[in-house]
Amino acid sequence: MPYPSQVQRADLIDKARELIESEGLDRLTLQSLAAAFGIAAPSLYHHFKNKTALLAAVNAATASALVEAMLAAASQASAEDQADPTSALIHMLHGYRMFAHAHPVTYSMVFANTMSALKPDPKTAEALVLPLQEIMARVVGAAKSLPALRGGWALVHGFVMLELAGQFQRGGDLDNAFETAVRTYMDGLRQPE
Amino acid sequence: MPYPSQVQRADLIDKARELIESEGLDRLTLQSLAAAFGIAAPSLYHHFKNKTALLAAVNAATASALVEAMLAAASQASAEDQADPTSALIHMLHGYRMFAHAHPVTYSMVFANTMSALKPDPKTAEALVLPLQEIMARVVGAAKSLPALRGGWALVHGFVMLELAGQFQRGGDLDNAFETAVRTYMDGLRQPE
DNA sequence: GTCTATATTCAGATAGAC
DNA sequence: GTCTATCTGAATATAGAC
Repeated sequence: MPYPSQVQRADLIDKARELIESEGLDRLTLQSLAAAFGIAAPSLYHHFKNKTALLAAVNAATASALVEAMLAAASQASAEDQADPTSALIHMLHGYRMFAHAHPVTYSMVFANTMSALKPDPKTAEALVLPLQEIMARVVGAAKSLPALRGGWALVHGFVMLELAGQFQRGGDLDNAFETAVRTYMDGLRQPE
Repeated sequence: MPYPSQVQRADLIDKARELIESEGLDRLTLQSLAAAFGIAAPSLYHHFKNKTALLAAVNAATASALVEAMLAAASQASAEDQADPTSALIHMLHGYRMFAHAHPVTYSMVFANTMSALKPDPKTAEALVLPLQEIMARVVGAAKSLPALRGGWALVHGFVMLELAGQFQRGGDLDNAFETAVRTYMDGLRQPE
């Protein structure tokens, strides 16, 4: 055993996510990531084909973590709230927003359309929406659940992105604004056409 | 007149926007921009302090163009639609979405939180939201217009970003989904609390 | 305002030894 | 799986002539 390090691929991905959040995406270099483990940059090529593959893995991990955060938020709701689909959905959406707040840079990366080829594969993307759609189906029925989901997802994603981009300049209670916006949309869903 | 070119700053910004859309942000170099005008890269430093200043100018121009597109869409609505605040707002939001479709990369740049220091200054950002808020005030009243606007803006921005990122994988009529989502939110706004 | 020439810096990636 | 050494390539930016 000439070299002690023996870094694990999963550890590299986790550390990369940390560094991207704390230092910024542009400051994550193979050198900086390797240095965090006390190894040399070229060693990383035994774990990832190239830097793009590393970043794609980071995005996939972020997407998975987001799903977990949503499910955890839903499961932590009270029994009554879990029984009521609207309340259950709102809990999940709050979990979604909290995750984005906790991981703003990597969250944005997943949905950035400036960098292609970094997109999570279709299966991962599907897994991301699945929990939301299941609950949405309980709210508006399976038939309308796809468009209803898209609107709700758009609302939450857009709110979070505008927040993170600092576009809500006039202050005010953003937690409350989020709550209001989501409930407004849900109210609209309950309307007969 | 030893050198014929004499490039205008505004032309550089416009061309930069074109190149970013067609080639991608990462492929816009000072070299490539200068080449498009048949001049040498260092000449650009007489027009912009550095590359960051150039990109900031690009973002400001994009934001202005977005406002113009919204206002144009609103003014092209029928007289009846202009008189009805809800219809007028929907026309404006359609104009917003069409602009994002036409300029996906530069639109995303304006709201990207990965690159700080490129953000349009507060005044530009304010001008962006102003037309929307004026109409929103006519829909829900001035008192509620700020949170109502934020939710509506979030919905539209989020929808467009998810579209552009290819996250609406299951196809379906996205134009219709957008229309439905916006109207659902507006229906929710009309609900008494 | 444009040019040429050059400095600087640095990142991703490969080769081959251990 | 890790190392050292090196290649390759590129991009921002500066200096000074015209």
